[in-house]
Amino acid sequence: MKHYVEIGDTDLAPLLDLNHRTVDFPAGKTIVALNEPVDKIYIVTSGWSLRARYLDDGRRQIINFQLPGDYFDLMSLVGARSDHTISAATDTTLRIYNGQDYLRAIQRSHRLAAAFWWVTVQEETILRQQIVRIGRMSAQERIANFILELNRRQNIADGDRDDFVPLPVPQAFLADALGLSVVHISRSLTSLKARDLVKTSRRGIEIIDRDSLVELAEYDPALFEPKPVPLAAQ
Amino acid sequence: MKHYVEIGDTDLAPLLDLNHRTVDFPAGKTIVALNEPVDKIYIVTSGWSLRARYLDDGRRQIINFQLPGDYFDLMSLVGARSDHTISAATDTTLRIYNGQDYLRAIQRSHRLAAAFWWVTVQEETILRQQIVRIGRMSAQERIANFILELNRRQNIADGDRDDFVPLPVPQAFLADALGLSVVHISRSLTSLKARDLVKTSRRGIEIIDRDSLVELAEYDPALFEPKPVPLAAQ
DNA sequence: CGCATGTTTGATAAACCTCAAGACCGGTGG
DNA sequence: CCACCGGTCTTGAGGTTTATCAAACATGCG
Repeated sequence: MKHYVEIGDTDLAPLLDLNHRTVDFPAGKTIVALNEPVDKIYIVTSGWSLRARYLDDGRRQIINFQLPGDYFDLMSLVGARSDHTISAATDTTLRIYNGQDYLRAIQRSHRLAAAFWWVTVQEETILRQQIVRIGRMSAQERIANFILELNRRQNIADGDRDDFVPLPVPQAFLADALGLSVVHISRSLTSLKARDLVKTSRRGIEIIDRDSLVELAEYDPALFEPKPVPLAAQ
Repeated sequence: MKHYVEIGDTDLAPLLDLNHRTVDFPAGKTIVALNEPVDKIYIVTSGWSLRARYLDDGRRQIINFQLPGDYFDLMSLVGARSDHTISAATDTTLRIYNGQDYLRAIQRSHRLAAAFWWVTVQEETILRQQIVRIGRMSAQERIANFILELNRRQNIADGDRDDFVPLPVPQAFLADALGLSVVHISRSLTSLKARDLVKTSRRGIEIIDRDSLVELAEYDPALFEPKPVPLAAQ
């Protein structure tokens, strides 16, 4: 668990010094409920959390996952109420900061403010990518794209260059993230295995043929790669 | 065209005084190309623009539309490159501001900064709603939801309470926004008409039975309604 | 009027969903 | 160590939704 090292390395480090508390959430527990005012910010220490909306008949759309090292609800401190639910996908540990402290810290440091903007830009990029995935890609393409995206984000958090993508949630979660049924997720994964692009196990997915996967998913990692923040108008 | 009045009424008014230029884009013209550095911000004066990504085989996913009165690329001033294309959906007029001026203005005024955060929060909400729509809703639900959303945004811009939703783009644009084929858009609209929920014409869609439409789309306008910005930590 | 663009309709195919049963796997208690 | 149990994954059959292709039909415009 070297996430702290990672966090500490960024321009966001000053955040870590602020008052905070560390809270454990068991899998399934709600972290931020629908319509709840958002006045805290969160950093995932371990586990996965997820942001989702539920339709009346029980359909669930997972909007995105928060992985270890991820910050979230940074932008929601302007008096908004949550329009979705955040809950623990696995057993999860979060550091929770007070929104006011955070705002003051941002106002003290333009460098911190810029870093925070950067995180928000990244998050919007992830949302847009999710829209392209579920709007215009086939099941296999969606899965390939999503796996590569997870892999990219996990590599950032871990610092490794690993081809194994841990997946600590059941395939039903993949289904609700990608707008597919569990059954079809399973079948599509089977196809990807048959094409020797990936191997699967209970614990995750192993990328076997990254090039083909990238081609199938039209996944351009450059679009997501963090770039140095130029700190304009500092 | 009372958009200016609207803009002038908000906390974002100081922006209007900054140096800018006004540029016309004919329908179809690219405004911000893929991979282009983003160092300007834009306000739509008239017409629609759109943000989209194209897949290699020509598939297009429209991520969202920018309507008159909308601001965009506010967040992209931290040295990011565009991961998508912005182009004019109809003939469009934009006010274009220099990013540096804008950043300085924000740093001078916490009130302006808060207003800008608010706009960004709204934009993220729209993206999340788009994900729910195309991920877990049927064609008819998607269309109903999208119409109501358009109507809400147009009412904000116009100040009216109108049940007519102008649609200055062909149905193919709806299709690419909602992840459906043109043919299926047409058929689904026919169904909605048969159920007496809407009427359609070349120029747009008229909401006939708003209650049923809201129920079908599970559309809760409260989730989007702009609320006063409390300006925490001012 | 005639053409280009957009919309609708019909027929057929593909992608994906639902239901249901069976197989697998990791843990638990005997 | 084994048997069992619950949750998860896979497979099969059949149905629904949506896509594709092609043609007919509208609409606006020069």
